Amino acid sequence: MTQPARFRLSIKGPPIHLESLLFGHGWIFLAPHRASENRDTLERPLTLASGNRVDLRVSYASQVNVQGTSARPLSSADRSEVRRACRTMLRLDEDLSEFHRLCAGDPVLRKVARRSCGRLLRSPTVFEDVVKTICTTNCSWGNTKLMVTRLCELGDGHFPSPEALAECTARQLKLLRAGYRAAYLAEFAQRVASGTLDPESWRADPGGENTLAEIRSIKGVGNYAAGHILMLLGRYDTIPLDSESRTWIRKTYFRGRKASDKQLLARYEPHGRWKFLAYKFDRIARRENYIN
DNA sequence: TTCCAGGGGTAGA
DNA sequence: TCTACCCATGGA
Repeated sequence: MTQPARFRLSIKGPPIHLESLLFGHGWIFLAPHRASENRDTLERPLTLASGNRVDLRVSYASQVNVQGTSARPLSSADRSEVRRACRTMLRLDEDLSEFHRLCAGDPVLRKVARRSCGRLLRSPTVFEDVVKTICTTNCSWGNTKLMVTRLCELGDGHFPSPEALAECTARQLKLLRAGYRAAYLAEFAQRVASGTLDPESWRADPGGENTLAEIRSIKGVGNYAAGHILMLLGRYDTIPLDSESRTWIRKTYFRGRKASDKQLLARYEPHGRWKFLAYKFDRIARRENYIN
């Protein structure tokens, strides 16, 4: 048994607020993501294109610091891929300056801008984010966590590749206990593995008609899931309403009374293409004392 | 047992 | 575009 190699690297980027980035969204609670006990480090395993398997620990102190172990010493291509994955997960390449200017005039959101909040954790690949999104539909959050944990068990602790998921037998899919979603996950994985669908290509044009059409072509992805995937791609002009967000907006702005989706969404209409971030951080800022 | 959970597909109007 | 009905699973 060889000792794992250790590595360390830092990543330049805009100022971020790591705690709200990690805990503002439920993704940190879905395997193989996890947080350190004191909530200041993102941890997850990652299989690189070279086949090298790494365990990452990502923290922040004026810059993003990555410490990790790898099965083999990192090649320069491996290092580049680790950097790219971290930039993607933390959304370091998104320009939020317009959102922050918008926040400055809002009594609740003001501190969100002051503390450089606005980024939300996502997965290193669009494939992983789509699979996880399908696992959130029509079930409790607890069930979602179970399904995703079982998916990672298929990948020996790592999130399975499209190829690995596409090759799953019916018996293995049954073990996911994903119900009717299992067939949707298998079909999506097969389309990606065969090259007929390239989710990574959506990053280049998250607002494009072709992107939206391809997202909507995935079985198991309806209105809510499509909006959620667009949000993960960095497009915030729609708020994907689910039972959870409906309940919160109704409670906060309608005194718990019944309201149509149109009425709920109207609350954030003035925020233009930043509607989702405005909703999300309105909610986070009201609830969490780590933004002050 | 029934109902609901961070909904979606399909058929029919 | 809207509605009714069905869909697997886990927890309350």
